[in-house]
Amino acid sequence: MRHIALEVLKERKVKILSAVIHHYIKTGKPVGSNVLIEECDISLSPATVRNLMAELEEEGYLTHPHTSAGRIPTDKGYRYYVDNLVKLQGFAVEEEERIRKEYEQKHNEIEGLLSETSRILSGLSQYTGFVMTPKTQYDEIRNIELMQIAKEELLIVLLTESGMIKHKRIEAFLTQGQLSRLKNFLNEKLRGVSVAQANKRIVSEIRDFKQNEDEILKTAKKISDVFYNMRDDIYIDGTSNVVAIPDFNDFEPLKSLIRFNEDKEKFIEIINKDFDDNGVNVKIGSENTLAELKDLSMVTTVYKNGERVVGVLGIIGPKRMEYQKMMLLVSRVSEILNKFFKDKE
Amino acid sequence: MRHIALEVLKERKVKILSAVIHHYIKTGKPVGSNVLIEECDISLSPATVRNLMAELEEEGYLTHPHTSAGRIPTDKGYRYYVDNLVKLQGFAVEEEERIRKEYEQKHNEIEGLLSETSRILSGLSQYTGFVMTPKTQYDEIRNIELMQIAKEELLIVLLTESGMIKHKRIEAFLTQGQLSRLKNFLNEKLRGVSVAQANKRIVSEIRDFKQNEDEILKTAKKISDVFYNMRDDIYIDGTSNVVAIPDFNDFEPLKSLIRFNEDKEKFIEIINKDFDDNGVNVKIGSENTLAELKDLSMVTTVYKNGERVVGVLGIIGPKRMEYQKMMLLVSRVSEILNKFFKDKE
DNA sequence: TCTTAGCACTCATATTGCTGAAGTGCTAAG
DNA sequence: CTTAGCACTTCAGCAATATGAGTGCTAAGA
Repeated sequence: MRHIALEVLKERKVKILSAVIHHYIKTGKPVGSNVLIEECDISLSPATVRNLMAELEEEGYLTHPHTSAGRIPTDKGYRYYVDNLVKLQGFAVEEEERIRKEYEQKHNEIEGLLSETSRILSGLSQYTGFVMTPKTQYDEIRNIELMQIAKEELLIVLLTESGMIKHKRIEAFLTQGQLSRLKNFLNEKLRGVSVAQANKRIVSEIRDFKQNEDEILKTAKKISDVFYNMRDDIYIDGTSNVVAIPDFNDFEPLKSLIRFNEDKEKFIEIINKDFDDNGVNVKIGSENTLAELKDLSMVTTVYKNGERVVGVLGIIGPKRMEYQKMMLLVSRVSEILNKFFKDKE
Repeated sequence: MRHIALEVLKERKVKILSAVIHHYIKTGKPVGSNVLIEECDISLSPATVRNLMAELEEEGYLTHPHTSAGRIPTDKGYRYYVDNLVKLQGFAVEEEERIRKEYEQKHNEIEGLLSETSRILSGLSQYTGFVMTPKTQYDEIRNIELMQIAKEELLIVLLTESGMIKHKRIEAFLTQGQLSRLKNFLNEKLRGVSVAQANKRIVSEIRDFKQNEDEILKTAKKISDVFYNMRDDIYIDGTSNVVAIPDFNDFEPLKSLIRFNEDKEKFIEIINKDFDDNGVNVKIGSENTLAELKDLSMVTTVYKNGERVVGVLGIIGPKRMEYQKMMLLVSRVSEILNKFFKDKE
């Protein structure tokens, strides 16, 4: 629904709307009729512009903070702008180069790659950047290792298709022989299976073990629980950038952003629920599910391991952001990340 | 040096200083001579109090923001207060109980325990809480596991004495046989050895392998590098609390705190350099090595695994904090953590 | 019918001057 | 050494006032 143009606006009006948004993004101050015709070569009189702006306000694209102030865009105004006026083309070559340069180090650890990506997103946007790890539950199991690290403590190490390593301790004790039997069983039956399915698979295949191998059965059950409870992680960077944004005269949006940094679970949940898997996605102000983000905008996209969508990345900044630039940035960074995954094969 | 009383102050003067600090901590407003005699049962006239305060100001313990404002403590004033007037005794039983209650969950993962500890510190202090992981370089090796996870990728998993698990990938390829030989070698020679020494130990013991086992030698060298480069980690919580502190009318101290949250490496370095290993340590304002912390105070202490000091924990808050309470909190939390480590044995 | 000049109106912002309260420092007397 | 008294300083809050940016409306012109 949102991607259908809300209404057909007359060309002139669109030009005004666009000019207002541009100007407001640049200056941060409400923009009046005079400034507009002076700086945005519109060949109309201030009075006409005022009439048009009044109409745009009537229709919900603009608003003004008080009687004698200029106009500022509403969420709906930004939405129209993003949907109809932003063209995802033309990144200056030097920008392209700049992103690529940031990825200088060699990353053989995926964790480092993702953390650097969030750093790059934040650095180049000057807002908050984030990268979700590949979705654990849809990720496929590549290798499982078991280590008896103490008398009643077994360490499970899991390597997934996308290269993530997860480890978790459980209470269990197996003899050397049992350990290697269970390990072989798990690797044989679960290789290539998604973490989400591993749970069921263990249960269905478990009859391979005889009744008297009670300890193994119990351990296998615990391991399947571990898989079931495995959660995603997220890398967030540049929260401090947002402190510098002059728009926020009160602390609230900032505070909620910092809290996000701390309550990552919630953030992950939101991102996972809200994301849209084709192209670059923009949530403006109140469009965000989470009330705390109502004064911020979020630009996201997905990244892929081969053909499969595995994770989400993006930036969070003020509503008054350069959407075009940010959408391009997010899109390019995701492409580069895709390439890293591809090259890994 | 700092712990020697700076000067011998007359009892009366000390009482004034103490009263001013208490009152200022409570109200956050500069405190004048009248309020002081009214609310802190001092049997002197305002004029005398003024004379004494003027002397205290002369000596550097107090200051005042402008002519007709009351006095506020300087860093030196707080320092005297912390060194000479704070008694680390008597925590209300319910406080004690409250801390213990927070540690409800069972923690078989040390990571969870430490992360919860930082959450508790922040929650009970309403400031920023942090916990450093056990110092990796002094930690002893308990178990090493090697996994060949791809053709040229070897995963090293390390379990240390204090229960931390670290993993790292390196480029290497060994046959099944070589793998288990190297693994046995490492576990045999390095168990109980500190990570810092492991480096040398590998080099000195490596002649066990023959010349023709070039691949093993090369891998062992790489593993020793991994040990050498292993760094500590830190858990930080409650940065958003500091946003709410009304003292900060400008953003700077806040911003630096958030940046800390992101530039953990720097934070770790500072903490490691500054910490003092006996008892509760307090750094007030400009006493902090790091300029960014000059408007904040930090209360830290160490925690132990058995007899050995392994890590640092603490809180960061405004200079105007209830030092007594905070020092007690930090001290008690560390004791509880010590107990967890002990019980683990 | 659309555009625009003109004008009255509104409201935020900045400046000023005033007053009262809080608190100090100093002086001189107890 | 203590304290009462007093002159002085400074801030916080308030009201009065001016300024100016920007609007909406009306009526005349294209």
